[in-house]
Amino acid sequence: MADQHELREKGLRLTPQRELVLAAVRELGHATPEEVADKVRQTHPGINLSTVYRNLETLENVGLVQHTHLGHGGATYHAAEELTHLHLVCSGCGSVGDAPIDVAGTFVQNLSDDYGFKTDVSHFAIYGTCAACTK
Amino acid sequence: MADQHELREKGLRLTPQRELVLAAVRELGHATPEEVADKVRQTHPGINLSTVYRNLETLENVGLVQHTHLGHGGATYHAAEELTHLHLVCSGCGSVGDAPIDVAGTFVQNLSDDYGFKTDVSHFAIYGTCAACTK
DNA sequence: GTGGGTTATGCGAACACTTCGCAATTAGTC
DNA sequence: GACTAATTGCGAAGTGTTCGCATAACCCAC
Repeated sequence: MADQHELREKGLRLTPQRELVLAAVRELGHATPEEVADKVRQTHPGINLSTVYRNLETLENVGLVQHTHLGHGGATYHAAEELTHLHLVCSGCGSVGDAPIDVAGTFVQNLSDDYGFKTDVSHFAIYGTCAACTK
Repeated sequence: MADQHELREKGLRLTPQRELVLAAVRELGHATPEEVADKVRQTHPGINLSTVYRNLETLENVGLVQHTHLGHGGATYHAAEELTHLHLVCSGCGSVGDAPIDVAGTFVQNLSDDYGFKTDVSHFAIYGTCAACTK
């Protein structure tokens, strides 16, 4: 189904690379630019890493993908429509768990009420120790 | 007051560089390794960046400092005793605000109850839009 | 369909940040 | 004061990301 429309409607040119980058992000769930590139290379071996970076940035500008910081440095990208959860990164085992965004409801509300700060909970990971590592 | 004891008690050798790195972190509140290096250079011009990195790591291992991810990439360091607030990073103006850790109380509790996840709220910044930029 | 302006791609170099190896120096111990 | 082990400085190497530029591709109008 027309990815084409989707991209064109945002005022973007439709290139195979761009489509593939978007498809890869959607398929991978969360992925680093490197992982996206690897994925894309399965069907389009010649793609350049710069192109992946540029397309991720472009797609982010039009709101189709978003990035999150999961730690250590590298950003990871999501399809925008999947940003309904937050990430629990474990300091012990490095695993990344998901939790529905609602658990942060009162937290977000507090920040809004007390500081006028509109929180984007999913942008940064939540750091801590997972159940398994707590034992 | 005796930084000396403090460091020695942790089993660390006491070097001027190490003392200065710790002092710089404490004085600066939050600081990137680069900023720490600049600070230290005011009294010890020759210090090498590698040394700063190594000392930050060492001091973190013994629990005297901790690092936080404020975004974009670079880590910032805090004295461990000042980690009583969380960081509100504004996507608009890039400012970093503070909020007491209590505002996240129920959030942390929820994660603990529902997922067994022990959250370290201050390790990652909280991302969003500050009051000024919301207008 | 074809032409032409504009944008995207590929490629390599440049960058920023962080880590590493190694030899020289220094702290702490006896 | 001398010895051993840890620490420093320095340069090089590693990542991960961005940039400049020429070529290629897209898309709009005709």
